[in-house]
Amino acid sequence: MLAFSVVTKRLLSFTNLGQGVNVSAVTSPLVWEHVQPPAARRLLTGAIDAFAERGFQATTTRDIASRAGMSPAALYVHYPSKERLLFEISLYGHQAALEILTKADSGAAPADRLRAMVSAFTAWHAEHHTIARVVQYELAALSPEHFAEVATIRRAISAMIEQVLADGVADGSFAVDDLHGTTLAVLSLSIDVARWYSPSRQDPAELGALYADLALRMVQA
Amino acid sequence: MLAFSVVTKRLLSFTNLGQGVNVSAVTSPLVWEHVQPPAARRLLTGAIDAFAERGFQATTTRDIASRAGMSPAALYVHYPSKERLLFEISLYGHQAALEILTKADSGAAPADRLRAMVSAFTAWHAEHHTIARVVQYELAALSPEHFAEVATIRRAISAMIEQVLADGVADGSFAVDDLHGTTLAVLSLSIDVARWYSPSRQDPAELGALYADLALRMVQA
DNA sequence: GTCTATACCTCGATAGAC
DNA sequence: GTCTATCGAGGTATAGAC
Repeated sequence: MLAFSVVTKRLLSFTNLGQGVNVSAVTSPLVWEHVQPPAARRLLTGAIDAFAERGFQATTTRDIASRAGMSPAALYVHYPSKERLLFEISLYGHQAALEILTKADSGAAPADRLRAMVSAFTAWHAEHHTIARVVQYELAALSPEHFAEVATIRRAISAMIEQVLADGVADGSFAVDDLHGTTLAVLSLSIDVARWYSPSRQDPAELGALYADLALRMVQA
Repeated sequence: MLAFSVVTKRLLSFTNLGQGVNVSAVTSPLVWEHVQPPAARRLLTGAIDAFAERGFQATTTRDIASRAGMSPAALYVHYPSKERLLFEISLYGHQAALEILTKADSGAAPADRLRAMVSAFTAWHAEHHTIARVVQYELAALSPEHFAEVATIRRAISAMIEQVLADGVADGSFAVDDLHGTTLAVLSLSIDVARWYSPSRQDPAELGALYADLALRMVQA
């Protein structure tokens, strides 16, 4: 499992979203040790912060290189293009999100499974909201081939939520009219966290507990 | 009240998000009749479609002008900058969303009010998902001054949801532990619709009814 | 593997004719 | 109010020295 540890200082909320000043986002390089050499890792973590702050299109290769303490040209020794950098971030992020969900899906009763899954998925989007922002909001910038690769993982993620809801309906613990629509709603709750979350706002674990509770109330019989 | 009627053909979902091919988004000009002259209106609706499809940063003034059937230079007769175009769209969109919510907030019991508000707010994000995407996801591209102006409206929107939840807690019809957190969750449900909605997927009114039901289950005592 | 220098392109916005 | 033509800036990516 990839353990991401992203620390940012932002002041985002529903009302001041995306206009945080003095943004000093620093993605911890320690947890990306599998990305070698260190220069490639510095570029990757710098790109995560830049993409999360400004979006892919507004981020320049000069900005990414500068965050990594390099000249613009040095980037191309490690990555063939800016899009490739986005793809690697997006792929790692999707894999990590799926693995978080899979690990949480271990209980016996559907209610326990759903609680654990929503809690973990929500907390991940809060704790790693910089990566999550790239994962959820920069898909359109991927090449069609790279998009197809992450789309497979996205289908697996939504299938996991739909399955636990279906199991709950089958054993009578859940009452869900529109299975597909409710699946999307449960996913929305967690995913939208990436849009507004700021570390100063709430503890990821607490938020996960709250959202798991809300999701259960949404579906319980 | 501004009545937006946006018709787009897209194939977006949680899994194929942002990679729709053959996107032929056409924002109906009829409902923008207050934007004069017609050339300015064509530019505005073209910009809505372009910003919703590609994002503000990836959209060129040449693209906007071309959608309006003009040369790049003609844009600057009607708008002083690309950012100003975004601001006008964002401002209209926020005003429309707030007005939708205000109109819906007319019932007596908090449960009736919440149902109507979530239903209308959700249906608006589906029906007008192109504008909603610009409203919800392009805030960071606004100038600080223009952002401050729309932020006022955003605060009013979240305050309306928080108020109906507080009223429900006060009269015992709702049971809400974390008022602010639950307000954000209810808002998230509707707002995230703008990210994944496609007209082929579901009727806006049906989606609104489903989400109103889910929101009520989240908060009812 | 990093640098400086730069090629080549496209961008937002402007000038000036009609 | 629209056009053609273009400016100046800044973008991605490359060349070649070290």
